[in-house]
Amino acid sequence: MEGGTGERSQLDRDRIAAAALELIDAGGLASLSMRKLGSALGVEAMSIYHYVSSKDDLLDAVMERLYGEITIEEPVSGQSWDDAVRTAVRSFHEVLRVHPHTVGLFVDRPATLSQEGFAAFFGGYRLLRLAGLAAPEAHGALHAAVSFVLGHSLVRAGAEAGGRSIDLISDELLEDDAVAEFVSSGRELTDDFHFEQGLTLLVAGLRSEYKLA
Amino acid sequence: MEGGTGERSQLDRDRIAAAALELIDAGGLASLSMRKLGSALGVEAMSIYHYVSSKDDLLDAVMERLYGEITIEEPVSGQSWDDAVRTAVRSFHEVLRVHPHTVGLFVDRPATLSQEGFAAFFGGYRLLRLAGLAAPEAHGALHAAVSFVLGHSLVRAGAEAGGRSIDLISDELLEDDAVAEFVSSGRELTDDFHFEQGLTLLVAGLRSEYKLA
DNA sequence: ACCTGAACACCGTTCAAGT
DNA sequence: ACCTGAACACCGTTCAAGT
Repeated sequence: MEGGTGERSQLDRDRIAAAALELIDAGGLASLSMRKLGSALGVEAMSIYHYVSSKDDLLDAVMERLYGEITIEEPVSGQSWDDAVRTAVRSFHEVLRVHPHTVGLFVDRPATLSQEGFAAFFGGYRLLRLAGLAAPEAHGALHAAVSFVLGHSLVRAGAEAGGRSIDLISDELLEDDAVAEFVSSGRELTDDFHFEQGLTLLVAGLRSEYKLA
Repeated sequence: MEGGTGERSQLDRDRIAAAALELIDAGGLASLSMRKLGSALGVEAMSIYHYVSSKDDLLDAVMERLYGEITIEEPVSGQSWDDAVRTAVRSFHEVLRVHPHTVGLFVDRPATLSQEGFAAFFGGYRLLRLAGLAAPEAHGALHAAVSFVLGHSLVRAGAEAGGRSIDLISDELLEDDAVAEFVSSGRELTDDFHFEQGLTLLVAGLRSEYKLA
């Protein structure tokens, strides 16, 4: 055999990013430190700097993995435009549902930096062009869809972190009937309901604003 | 005169939060440290802990200020429902435009914790109920609007941080006509165009999905 | 080529001590 | 009551040294 560097670990940028993502999934963004990542990889923290140039670069590598998990399918023949759009938006959303703590990575980190990020965005753009939108409108719709998915994940993560929130409303306020209705009707709705509702609004907006079939 | 504690500083929770927000606006979320905040206030870092119980509590106080800046107006008589909704959504968006680095605060931080946050959300809910939506649909629409504004601000902040991004697309890719169109048409569009486009889609979605006038 | 240990300049936070 | 200094347990990162 050629090569033969031992079977155990052998670091590389992508393997390091995978381990970082595991730490983020397990304990949140703040729980990822170069020292902890090193020890998870069975190595001193400083060794990691041979494969990534900084923690920021490491987080870019994690983003590449995330974007790589998004699959934007070409519409199959006979598939309606809105079915193709729904499927693509759900694919993006699903990545953030599986890795909820990664939404913070999108803060201060541009989207189209990597090959994988570009592919995802361009794929979404093509679907909207094929649906019949002109270039600027397709950009606007893509931006709106991405914003909605990221924002939804942000709200979802916030609600997760603070289950307390809505239960802290003062009794005085709750004597107002409208407030009571707001709180009690809201309590029964799930994050998934909100996501599907928002997606429906987005598709309905596209259909009516651009007169799509 | 009574009281008379000297005219200069005299700390309190809200004044501290104001100074923290100034630091965030000037240098981003990461640039806020208890030590720097102390020195901005002319005091040792440890003194701050007499007014807030932790950095997390301080950030909650900053959030209260932000929510306090949102004004959701009752619809004036004769005003169309969509005009009232547009105005409310723009008010939320404007706060994030003025304080772009604060979008990271919404990560892992629930929304309705404070009096101010509750007031903003409940105000939005009421507008949607008055527009004619039933309770669950009003929640869904509110959630979608909040998600869109937060997500848009997230994308905006990311683009700001990485002006590089779209210019890094390889020449090879750019030989594809569809890619070239995607890049060149996107370059001309502003964040404000995207925001207004998204808001239009949201309102159009509400109108058509719920058959509003 | 790859890994390490010590060191530097930072963090948030606790606590005993000062006035 | 309010503020402080020293200390603790962390950070990311540089650099000279090891194999």
